Amino acid sequence: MSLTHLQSFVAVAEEGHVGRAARRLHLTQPPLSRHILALEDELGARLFERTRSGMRLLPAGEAFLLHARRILAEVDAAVHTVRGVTGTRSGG
Amino acid sequence: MSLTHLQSFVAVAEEGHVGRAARRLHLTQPPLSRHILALEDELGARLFERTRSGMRLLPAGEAFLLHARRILAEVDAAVHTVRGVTGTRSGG
DNA sequence: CAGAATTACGTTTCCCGTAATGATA
DNA sequence: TATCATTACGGGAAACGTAATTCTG
Repeated sequence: MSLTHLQSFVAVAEEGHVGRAARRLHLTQPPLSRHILALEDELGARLFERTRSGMRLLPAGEAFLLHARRILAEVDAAVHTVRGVTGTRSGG
Repeated sequence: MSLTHLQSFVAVAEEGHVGRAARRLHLTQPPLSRHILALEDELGARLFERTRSGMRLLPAGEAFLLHARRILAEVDAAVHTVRGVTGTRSGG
């Protein structure tokens, strides 16, 4: 499991489409597809249903999505907290 | 930033010692030291004070530690949630 | 054919561990 | 000298992208 995989998962969940999510992440389809497969393999559960038109979240995927978003938000918060403590600015 | 880096950070923070943390993580000192340096570089802030006897958390590091633990706990919760939804068990 | 995801394959990049180095008392 | 952390360096694994494949209608 990696943060990159989580970002990929969220993007695919929101786009419902590997190709579209890949463009959004500035990636090609194959690695993105592999991220999802690796995640499913690691979790031991299918997260998406593969339909003719794309990817649709399964119940396990919907549950996981909530956590994934929370983790990524926490990461963001962690960065901002450190910047706040040290007074570091983006541009300075 | 990676979950591995966060695990490394927490271990060093708790042990106050790169060598000891490395043993705990079944790793050697150099990669672990690099994890911390990469984290500090990415955050743009020093997280530890290097003392003669080891590593001591700075204020920014203490603030970051709270987030790091939370992120790792969330990851764990995410895994358990998926297992709960799908009924997957650890041993089978 | 058309459109979607996945697998195959080659290259590059990343990361670990051993060894060497720097710093402190 | 002794004990830390860090840097240098070489080899193996991981991950990307292009191209080929599979699946459905």
